[in-house]
Amino acid sequence: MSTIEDVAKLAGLSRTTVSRVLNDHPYVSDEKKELVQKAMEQLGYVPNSAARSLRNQKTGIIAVLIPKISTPFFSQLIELLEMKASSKGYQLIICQTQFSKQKECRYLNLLKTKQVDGVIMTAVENDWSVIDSYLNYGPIVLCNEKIENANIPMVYVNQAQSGYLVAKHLIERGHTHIAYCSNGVKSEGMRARIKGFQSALQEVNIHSYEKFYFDKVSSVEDGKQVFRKLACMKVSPTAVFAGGDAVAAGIISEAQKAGWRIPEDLAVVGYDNMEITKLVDPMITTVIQPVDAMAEKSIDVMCEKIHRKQFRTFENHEFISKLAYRGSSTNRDHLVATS
Amino acid sequence: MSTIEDVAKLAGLSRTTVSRVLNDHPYVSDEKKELVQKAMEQLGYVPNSAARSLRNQKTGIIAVLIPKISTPFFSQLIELLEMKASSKGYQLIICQTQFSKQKECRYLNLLKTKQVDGVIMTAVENDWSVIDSYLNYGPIVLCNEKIENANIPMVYVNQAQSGYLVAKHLIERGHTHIAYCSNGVKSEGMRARIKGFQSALQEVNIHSYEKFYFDKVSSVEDGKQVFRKLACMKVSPTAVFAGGDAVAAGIISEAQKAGWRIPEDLAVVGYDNMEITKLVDPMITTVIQPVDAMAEKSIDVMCEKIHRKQFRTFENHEFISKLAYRGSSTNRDHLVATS
DNA sequence: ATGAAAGCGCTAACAC
DNA sequence: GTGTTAGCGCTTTCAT
Repeated sequence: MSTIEDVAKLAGLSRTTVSRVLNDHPYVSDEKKELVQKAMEQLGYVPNSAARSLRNQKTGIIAVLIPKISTPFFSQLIELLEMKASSKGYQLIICQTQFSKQKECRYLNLLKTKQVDGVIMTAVENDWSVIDSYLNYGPIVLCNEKIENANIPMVYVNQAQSGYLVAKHLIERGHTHIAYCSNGVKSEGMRARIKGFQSALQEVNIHSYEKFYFDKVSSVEDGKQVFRKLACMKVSPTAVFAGGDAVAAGIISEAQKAGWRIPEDLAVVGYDNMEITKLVDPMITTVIQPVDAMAEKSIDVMCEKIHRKQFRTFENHEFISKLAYRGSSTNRDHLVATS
Repeated sequence: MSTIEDVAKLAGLSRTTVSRVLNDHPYVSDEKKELVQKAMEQLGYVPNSAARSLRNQKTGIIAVLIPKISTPFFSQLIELLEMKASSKGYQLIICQTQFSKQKECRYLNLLKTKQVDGVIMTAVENDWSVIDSYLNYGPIVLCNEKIENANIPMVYVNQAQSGYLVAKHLIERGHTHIAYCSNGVKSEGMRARIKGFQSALQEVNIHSYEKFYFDKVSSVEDGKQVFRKLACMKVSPTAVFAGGDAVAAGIISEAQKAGWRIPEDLAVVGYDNMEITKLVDPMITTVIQPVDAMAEKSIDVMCEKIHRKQFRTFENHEFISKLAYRGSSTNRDHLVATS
């Protein structure tokens, strides 16, 4: 491995000049510049990034904390974050917290050891006061999450609006007995989602939602179970907001196996617009979040924070979602074409 | 940010002693050790990883090159690699090549700049001669891929066996007209898969496979299209090896829409045992690869390479897959229970 | 058992 | 325009 010194010697110049060429600084004559470039090429010289990091006090790496990589929504989010980061010259270290407070802290320590320039959190396990203390060491940006009173940039979807949107849609289609599925996560966003959902129901004087509330359902299997429970209620709902596409698919699959027609006997709405929604028949009506825009904003904000070295700034970057109207909640004759 | 110097001063000792404590070296009296630990705690000292990397010539980071993160198989692989790496104290940098030779090289450069200690490739875009040159800078391990004549560790599945297994299964169930779907990737593994598949057919004197070959199909949508083509052939196949679970799901979905019964009118076999296989009805017979074991082996081998500093060693770590017998290829009365 | 000092590879004052 | 030099924070001989 050749160093900047080797290049300097070969070119008959000083390390400084080589460094200047390396970093595109002004005040280097074209003549010497060429000399340096030739020497670099000849030696196959590449700057050592550890030395650069040490000297410059920055690494060009961002850590992304994520509960579980293989969850379709998260893998999509990572994919987009990676693309945006890459286009800005940053590398991404991926850290799975597995919903553990301890692991979350362990990874936040990357900030203390200066192994990364910043941390993007896509979920939060610890209390805010715990997270807050890490802000002394570098920037933290929340992506896909919001915390009341947190003095950092937060990029998130207005889930109250999402919940409202779904309820409104089902009400408009004549439903009055509407079930709600929660994935059991107790985040700010989840609370907002159910609030928005309920407020739409209350507007038209429906108060039955408590009877039709299912908690801690997130997988296909959970969805199947939801249907089984729902099917044997004395008064069963005619529509269900599954809270996730996998759950929606599970409900539909089990319902059809039991001879129910979708959406005539049961309308179903999912969340996240994953590929699975287009796979089942009928296709699943679902909430589309602007994941691409959120990923971009998160990276942009992070770069700006790193640059500004000002970490404790309250910033809300709110996005809103749309509904993709598909067959699982809409009769074919009413169906509006969607992508 | 406090440094090792600060700790030394506060403890009234030298940097050397602090460093010894930090690295669990012998020859430090318990008394001084305690002194140092107290000082570290008091200052909230954390060692700077850039300085350590520079001094030790290693980073504790491994790069994983992957074509596309959100592909279910790859996100599962990353998840497992991350867990194994994490348990060995390594961080993972995730790099999306997006099937581009150029990006692949750009990321292989992380090895040259010493930003990572090693690279795990889950696919290979460039010619081997190109990749080979990077071995001068650090270890490369192939995970989920095999290249003839590559002098590095390769962790892969014997796909000839997988293909054979699938064909054998379908033959045993009486099929003689069996279609084959390829995802269009021209890797060693894909060639082996089709070879194994064909050899099983040849054993029983079936030579019709060329008529029933579909190339470049990988998505649900592609699968739907395969069915449409297949349905209007003069002699249509009675079974199809979809080559991927998404394709299998697409075929089944479209077939059922057209009134075909699965598996009576068409038997379907997928690949990878993704969640989607359990979602459709009937559930999809599929090939299960030992992804967990492969991830573990890849990380183990990588750590060993990093340690040994001997990068050009030919190593085959071959794994074999199993078939999960499910409803898409097996009548209920013959169905063997599988997980 | 402990410390002094050199040096990993790079950049940026500062001098000329 | 170009070079000299100090130093980023750490580990490790080599003395003692």
